[in-house]
Amino acid sequence: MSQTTIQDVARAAGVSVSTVSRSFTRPDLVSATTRAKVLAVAKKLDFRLSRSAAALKSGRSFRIALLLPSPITNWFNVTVLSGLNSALQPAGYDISIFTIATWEQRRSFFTSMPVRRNADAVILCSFNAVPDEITELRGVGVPVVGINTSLKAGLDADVSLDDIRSEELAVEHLIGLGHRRLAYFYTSHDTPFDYSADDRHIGFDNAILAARDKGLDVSSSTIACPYEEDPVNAALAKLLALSPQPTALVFQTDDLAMPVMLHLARYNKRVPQNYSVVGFDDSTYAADAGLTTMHQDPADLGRRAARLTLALMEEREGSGTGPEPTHGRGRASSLPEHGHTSLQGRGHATGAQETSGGTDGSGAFQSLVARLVLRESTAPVRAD
Amino acid sequence: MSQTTIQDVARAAGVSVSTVSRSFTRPDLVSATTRAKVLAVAKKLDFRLSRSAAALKSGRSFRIALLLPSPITNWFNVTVLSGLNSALQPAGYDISIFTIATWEQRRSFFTSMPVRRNADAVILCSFNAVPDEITELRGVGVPVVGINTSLKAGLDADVSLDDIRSEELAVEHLIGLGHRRLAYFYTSHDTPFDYSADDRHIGFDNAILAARDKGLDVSSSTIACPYEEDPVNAALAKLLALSPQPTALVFQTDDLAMPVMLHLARYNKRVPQNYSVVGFDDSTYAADAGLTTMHQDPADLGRRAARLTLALMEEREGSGTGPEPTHGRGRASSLPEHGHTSLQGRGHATGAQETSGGTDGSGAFQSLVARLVLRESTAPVRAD
DNA sequence: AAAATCTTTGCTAACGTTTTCATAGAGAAA
DNA sequence: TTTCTCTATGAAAACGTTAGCAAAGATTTT
Repeated sequence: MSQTTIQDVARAAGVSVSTVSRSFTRPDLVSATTRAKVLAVAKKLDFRLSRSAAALKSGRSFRIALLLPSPITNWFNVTVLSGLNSALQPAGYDISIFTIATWEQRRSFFTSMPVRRNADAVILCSFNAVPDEITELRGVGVPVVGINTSLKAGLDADVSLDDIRSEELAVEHLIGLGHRRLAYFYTSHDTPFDYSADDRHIGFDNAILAARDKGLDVSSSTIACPYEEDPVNAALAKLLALSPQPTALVFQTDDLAMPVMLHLARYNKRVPQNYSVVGFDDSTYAADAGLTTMHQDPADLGRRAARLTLALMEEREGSGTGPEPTHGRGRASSLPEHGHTSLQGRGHATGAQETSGGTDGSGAFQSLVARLVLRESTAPVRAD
Repeated sequence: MSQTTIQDVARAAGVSVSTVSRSFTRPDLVSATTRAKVLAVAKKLDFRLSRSAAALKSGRSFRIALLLPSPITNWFNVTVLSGLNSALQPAGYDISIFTIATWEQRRSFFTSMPVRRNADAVILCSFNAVPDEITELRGVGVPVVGINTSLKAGLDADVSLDDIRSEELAVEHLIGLGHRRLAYFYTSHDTPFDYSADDRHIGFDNAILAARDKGLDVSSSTIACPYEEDPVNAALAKLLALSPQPTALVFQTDDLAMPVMLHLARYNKRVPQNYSVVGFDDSTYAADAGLTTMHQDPADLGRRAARLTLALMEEREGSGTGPEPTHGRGRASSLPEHGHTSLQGRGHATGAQETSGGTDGSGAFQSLVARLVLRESTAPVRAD
């Protein structure tokens, strides 16, 4: 009934519990022969460290809280989660997912603060936290890391897409194709929790203004599509009501662009003959739908954020212990359950070039730019 | 630096630590006045129970392992996860996600068995475990619950979609529309980890045979689309090579059906004029794409599985303690962190009717049937 | 009024690790 | 050889809860 404990292993291997413990968590402190013996015995007894006990004694919880402003089922959210989990799970950490999509949930979360004492780090994903909330989160005494946050003040690290610059690139592409009447579609929310809408909008406007500065006669419309009440039909209705009609449509997300494109056929509008369309994200079906879009790699964001988080936790762990003011990497002391950890992996920026960053490549504040992917949904404006 | 402990609260409230502990986890054992006092003090001190300590002493880990045969980013997987988390997180449980997509990962998982001693339950989602592996999992001594499993022997509970019956309904619809030449498309994998392909295929064949038994002259083809090497193009190529051409296409998943539909236009094939198309899942863009499909609700599967899991854990907890052979629900003793638990909620089977089940509605083995959703991609066969 | 039962509380011993401190050898420096 | 520095190990004290047992009142039954 009761599971094998470290005691059993110690007894069977003829060593002390300390040695068994060290064989797993601090291999460098145990002689190779002893360790081999311990590991062999442990394997035979089918022993595994109890995360709970380790957590209690070491003061860590081996849980990392992930705060989301929107359902986990969103393409972006789940892809980030996937990246996070691929790096965090092998390092022995679980992810506690908190979806905070309503004011009620938000109030409940920040008053009850279930994270306090039960998470070793907090990761904000696209979460538009206000300064007070960040202060509150800092109060739990663990690293706070952001992914795609607008407000970075108070965070210990952050990796974000440069939405402004990325959306500028999208618009520049369309203007380069000769388009002069553009429309920007974005999903508006009752709750201002979700981040990214604002910056992409800014990027859109920036690019329009820049074109005008160059003397081009560019006009633009901005179309809000309320998330809570059929954004797709709102987009279609508002689009068709525009006069004169735009020739190029810029969407805040593929998730909005694709259904609109799919419905356009019913109104006898074709892409790219009637409209050139640019999305954002390069999400699941974008390639199949032939949608020109800005490619980003949320799994990479997740992996990067995970690495930063692991490094921060180590650092904090190391500094708290001894009176050593060394600023280098602390000693690794995570549970090497299965899989490898390798925090300082080569920063492979798949599909998005790094634009800025901290001092070095593994800076605590990283910014990436999306990459334009050309497909069939954009074409030069028709001569008429 | 150090957080408030149960001791501090006990001291400040003038009661024993036991009473504080009970105020949180066994409220029924504490007088209302005492509990109110304790809770007030706890709130003032900003105290929260340490999951780690509770876990160690109580022998639970407050973690539930989720085994997936495919990336969490899959529509089905993430929607199940969403349902699971919505029920499990408020009950104080975190979900440890294990993605097991290769033989290597599978071997690694089942040999190192990181779940042992570190999870209070194991949930298999679409995971095609073999009997030996189920035995292995049972060996960790916690409930093993399945979602969409083919092999239910050895599981403590399971909630699955009746893929056979559901796919039969899809085919019956097409035959009812007059179609007589049908093709079934499915995604084939190098690894046989993922479940559902087989049963849907059986359902397809069943319906074809049933139609023939009724004297209808129905013919069918079966088309494998290798996941690892561009399944969409494989589907298109093999479809166009068929002669005579089928009039109705049945896809194992929307994820396969939709890209194929999107590409069909390039070959001057229209839906439903040239082909009637039926998908399966009713996933994200199906409605926008006008795809007739079998609607299922994986979030509901997740919630159901979560409820069953919670009930099983309670039961096991209850029976282990005293020598009481009572088989009824044990007493609830989860951490009431934030949110409500209400395990025996009304079984709202959104979008899928329950067909069978255990003895009662909350039976440990539940089977649901998907619901046909009619959209523009199917039409009566053309008279020719 | 005594006895029996129920309710509420406190005391205390774990739960299974990690980590500090101490110690015994093994080499290295003297 | 003696002393010093490392390295490898063990002993033992926590970490912050939970839960079994006991006891003191409160309430009910006899």
